[in-house]
Amino acid sequence: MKTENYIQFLKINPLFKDVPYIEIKYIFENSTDISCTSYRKNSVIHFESEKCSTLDIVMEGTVLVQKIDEKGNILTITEFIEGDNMGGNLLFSNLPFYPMSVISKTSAVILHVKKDTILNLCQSNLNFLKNFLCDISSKANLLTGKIKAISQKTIRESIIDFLNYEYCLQNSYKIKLSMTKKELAEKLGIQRTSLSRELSKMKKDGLICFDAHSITIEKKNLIVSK
Amino acid sequence: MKTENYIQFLKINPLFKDVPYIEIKYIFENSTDISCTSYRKNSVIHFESEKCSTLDIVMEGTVLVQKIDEKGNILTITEFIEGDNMGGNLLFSNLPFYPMSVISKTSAVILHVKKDTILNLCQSNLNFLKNFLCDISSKANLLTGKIKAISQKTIRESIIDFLNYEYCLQNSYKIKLSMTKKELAEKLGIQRTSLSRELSKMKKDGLICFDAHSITIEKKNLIVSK
DNA sequence: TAAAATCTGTTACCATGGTAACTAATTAAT
DNA sequence: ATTAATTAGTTACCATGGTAACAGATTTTA
Repeated sequence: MKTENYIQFLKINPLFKDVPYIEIKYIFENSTDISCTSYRKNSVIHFESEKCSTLDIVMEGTVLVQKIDEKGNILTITEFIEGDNMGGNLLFSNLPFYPMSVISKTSAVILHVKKDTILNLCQSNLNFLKNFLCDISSKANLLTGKIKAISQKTIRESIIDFLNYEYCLQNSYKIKLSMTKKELAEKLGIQRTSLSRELSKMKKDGLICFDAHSITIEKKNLIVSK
Repeated sequence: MKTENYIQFLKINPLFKDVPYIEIKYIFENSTDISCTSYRKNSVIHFESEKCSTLDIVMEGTVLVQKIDEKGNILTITEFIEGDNMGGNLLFSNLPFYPMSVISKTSAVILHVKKDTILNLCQSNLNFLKNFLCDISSKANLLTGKIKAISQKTIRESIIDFLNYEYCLQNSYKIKLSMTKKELAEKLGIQRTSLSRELSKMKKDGLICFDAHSITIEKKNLIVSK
């Protein structure tokens, strides 16, 4: 890919959009602070415990951040797509090691920007600083959200929360699943069979209907406006 | 408290230590950007959903960040003590609302510094920027740590993790408890009675001994160097 | 120092949800 | 097109841990 393509990509990126063209160009032309890597589907982009020294920007594909324990249980923390960046909260830490695995869900292209480049941009460009702070805040929010989602909740409660969230997004009682049930189970941090069982129970209780690609909310008051 | 006391306090604060005396003085003298509040024991410093507009620095006392659900179950995310600051990860968010309750464990004195003051310091002082970024990173780390600690773990595993952690801190098989069992249960996000039961089981299994103020590791290989 | 408030341990009861072991149904690959 | 791989649903079994209801111990407060 040509430098010009990267620049065009960054010009519309939420984080870099306020950095002048000339500055972005300078970064690409005058330094080794930036590199780009392609990954095949299902490959490890960063291992747990690996040192983080770059801010990674997803140029193509979908990337998962997952906690995988000794037994192989998976908890998907978040999914990053094109334009998203990762590692901002690690880069300047005094323990800058990935606490979880970063894995490509599809084939992916990642742009790596070195720590110092980010620090320089924070200093030289107020809007970049604001964008960066806002961005890492929203990542932290994601983490608190996950804590709330998984702590002290029954599977049924987790499912209802998921349905609420999707209902708001899709604005329909028939919720299309953009992922497999297996992936949903990993997102909720539970066993696939347990999800299956609870969905069946909820169907039996007349709360929902479901098939392979959607869940339909039958009992409308499952949805609570918050 | 006199301005001079605040300045002295901030001069030794990890976050503000690199800001020149004159600049800190300026902040106090020329603006309404800073204020100080005292709280009694067990009072709410910030409600969940309240808007965050200041960085809060603990000048005296101990403060808890807790997730409290409808049923009253408590999960203590972290404990902040004198010198710690809170809210850094919220201040610049586009959804700057406290996701959890902030509560004083003891009587406490909190210094509130307005958002713009922090942003200005980030811009004008490279070391402050670095300190601030490092600080919010460590707060994010805390959150990932909590996710790991609570997700898909049995109570026994949680207890063993806690003992491991404390063993490293105290460097002794006899671990002094700096908190009540009730508080420990809240830290682990479990019921007090369940903690009590599991501790008893572990004693019966010859893994530990315990009394009101300490837990002694009997089976040394509970501790695994990681 | 007495009373009130908190903390602690215990235990019977039982709902939740992980495990394992299958079968069927889809989807992807050769 | 057929084999291989992945996804999905089901269910018996049972460990984990929440609930509730006590009794005793300890600490705090008046």
